[in-house]
Amino acid sequence: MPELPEVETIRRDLAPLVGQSLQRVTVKLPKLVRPRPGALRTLCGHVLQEIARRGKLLLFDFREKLLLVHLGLTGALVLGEDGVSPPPHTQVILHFEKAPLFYADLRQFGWLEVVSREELPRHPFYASLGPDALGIPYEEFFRRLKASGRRLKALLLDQKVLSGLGNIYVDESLFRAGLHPERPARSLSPEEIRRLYEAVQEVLRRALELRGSSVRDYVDGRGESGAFQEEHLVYGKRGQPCPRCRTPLAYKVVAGRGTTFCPRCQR
DNA sequence: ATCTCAACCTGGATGC
DNA sequence: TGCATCCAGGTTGAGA
Repeated sequence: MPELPEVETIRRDLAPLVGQSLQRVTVKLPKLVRPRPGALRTLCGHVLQEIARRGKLLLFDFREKLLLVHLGLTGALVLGEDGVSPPPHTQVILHFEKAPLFYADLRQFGWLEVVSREELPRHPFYASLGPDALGIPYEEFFRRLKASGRRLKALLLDQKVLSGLGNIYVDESLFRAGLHPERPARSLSPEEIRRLYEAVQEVLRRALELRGSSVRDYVDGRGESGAFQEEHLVYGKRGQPCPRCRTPLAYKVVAGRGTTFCPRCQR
């Protein structure tokens, strides 16, 4: 899916919707909508106040109610324009005053949920999210890594520990930090934690600058591809020579996810 | 406490 | 050309 840089890019692209009221909704795939298929309709007539993000979760603030959108693996939110047809696999359409917002999702792992402002702090997914990976203070990052015996790959992917990283940015960060994905977090020296922190921040910052990674399906809020995939050093490059030492990049399933790394540079 | 695996889906790439 | 198999940006829950 869209990881933090992709979701943030989309959030910014959708800014023109702020201040507009939702007029009607079209739901083609009811199972994506929570807590029940009709919930979206209760937002009609309400004005969008702002769009926020936590980790990979988008929050559309309609004042007394919020719409939470998680894009899963292949979800996309694309702002409609005159004469432009909905993207393939469009499942939900939110008709705002001046433009429709299309929610498309090939694999259908994403979801849209209506929550009252009062319920939000108790929402199971929202409440479990750790601090946002972009901009987390170093001390906080240090504390969370030191507190765990889990392997780096599993820990960084865990949204309860740190929110926003996914398979791409974890592999890219670990490579840049020179750390092996199976290293127990607790075994890192303070210098290594510092290196990892800087790598994560730098990867996210640069990916956001390039409007995300388009490996397969990802498109931004305008329906266009990002460009950070051109700067990927290891993700999707198994067997190719390590950009630093030329050793063939290794591939292994770690924490249930395909993981590419340099067996020589990453220790 | 931590790990592995299956499940939820569709479609592109690869191999015979 | 056709068909089988594997793999893919995420998350959750069961069982070891």
